[in-house]
Amino acid sequence: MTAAERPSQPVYRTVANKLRSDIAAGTYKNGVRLPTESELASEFGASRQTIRRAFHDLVSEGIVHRVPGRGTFATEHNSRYLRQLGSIEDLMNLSTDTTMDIVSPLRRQVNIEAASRLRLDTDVVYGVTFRRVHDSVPFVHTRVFLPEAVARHVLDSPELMEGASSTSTLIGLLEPHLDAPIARADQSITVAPATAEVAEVVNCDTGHAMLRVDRLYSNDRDELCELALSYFLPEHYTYRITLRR
Amino acid sequence: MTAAERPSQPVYRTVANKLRSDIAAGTYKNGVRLPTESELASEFGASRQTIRRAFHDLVSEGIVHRVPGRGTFATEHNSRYLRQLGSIEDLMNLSTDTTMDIVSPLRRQVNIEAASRLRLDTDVVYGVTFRRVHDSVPFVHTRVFLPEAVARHVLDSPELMEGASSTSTLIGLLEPHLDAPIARADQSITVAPATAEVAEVVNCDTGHAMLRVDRLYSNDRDELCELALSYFLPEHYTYRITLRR
DNA sequence: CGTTATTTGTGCGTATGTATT
DNA sequence: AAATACATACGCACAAATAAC
Repeated sequence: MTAAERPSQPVYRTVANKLRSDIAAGTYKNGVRLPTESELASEFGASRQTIRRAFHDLVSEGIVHRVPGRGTFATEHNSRYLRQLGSIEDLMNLSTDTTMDIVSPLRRQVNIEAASRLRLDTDVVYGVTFRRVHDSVPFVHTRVFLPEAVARHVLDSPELMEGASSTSTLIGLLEPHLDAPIARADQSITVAPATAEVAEVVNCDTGHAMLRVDRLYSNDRDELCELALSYFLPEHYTYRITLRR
Repeated sequence: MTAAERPSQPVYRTVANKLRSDIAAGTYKNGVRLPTESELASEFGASRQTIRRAFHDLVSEGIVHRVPGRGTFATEHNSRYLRQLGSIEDLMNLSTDTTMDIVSPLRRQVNIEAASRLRLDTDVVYGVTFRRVHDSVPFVHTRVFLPEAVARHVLDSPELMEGASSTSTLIGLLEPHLDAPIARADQSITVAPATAEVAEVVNCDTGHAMLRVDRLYSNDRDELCELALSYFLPEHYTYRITLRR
């Protein structure tokens, strides 16, 4: 419905983006103070409240910290605590030495829960199920759900057809077709018993305790693009993360 | 204005805490809409802006999402205790609303495996065992091992004595005393059955499938400083991470 | 040592726009 | 078409922490 002709974005987002890229460019390294709220308000012709809104986002992203009376500073991950190393690229590179075998091809279906988690206003989603194999050992069962608007770009991909086997990742297949790039992935990791289907696909007992990883990908407009529900065999997979300063 | 109220906190935080705990209690499960901004403003005698500030925090924590014209909804995450342990603020904030109960105080012991993982040239390590409690529910059992050189800085800490209970984190206790700052933590996450001791401490059955998180901290000289082995109850805890580009 | 200016934090009020019902 | 509910944006006042004088 909405045409792509929407270059306009909130002022606070413009401000936040500018500051983010300046920070990334190293403009405020080594404890250099960022501009004050008043300065930015003048510079952008916005109110102090609007600038605060931008800073609030940057703070919750953990890239700046603020001290009353002193100012705002880019967070130096080198001084105190740790920062996470994992990135979305790491998730994409998962494919290099593993194979994706399609268990059930990409097709339209009704799934209220998946639709709700993707925050769709219909119950219709597109789903595909596959497993990943490493050294001929299947170690993970994944179900991916996509909104219709996203799925239509990959409906004809041979990698997602019945019985296909490739070294792709779904997000890697999708990325080139999306008008806005994937910007974040929210993951939650817990333990869940293998369902009968999962058990059959990864060759374990039903009810076996699995490492369950839910991933929700979104683009830089905060639109949800993909929901991936994975069951990893803990005997063959350990989730590793390095937090660095 | 109120001079007598020392532990006073901002209204928006009070509102956010109330909503967080209601959400955790399942009050807004299954798509039940949260109160509107106006309703909460009346209920708390605050302005709509203050309520919005609270909601903004909840949104950036990922526990609610908002839809213009429809309302605010709890993000479906099985109402587990959700904590984001990818960034450092999250690691520190862990202490704000959870309690650390010492199960076994910090003391010298011989543990070949721990010593080996810390790459010590002796078998002597210092170990402490504790659990963490949230809303009177124990949700994790942790054993921490330290090299002697590190442990001596906190041997006399009251927080690590027999029967102590505090809101500290061990890394928070250690940090000020170390001559070289913690530079990285390598984590691995998998599934493991509860041992008898773990089961008793977190009140579950022996053999219950737990989320096991091993963390190995090191400083910028690549010296290993702390080994933490945690068993999380998956019913009450989900490990959350956000990956960004 | 206070005093003052600066800077962020909290909280209120208003107005207007947009999406949903 | 109207009412509801959230989004953006402006304004103001005062508090609290910091730094410089």
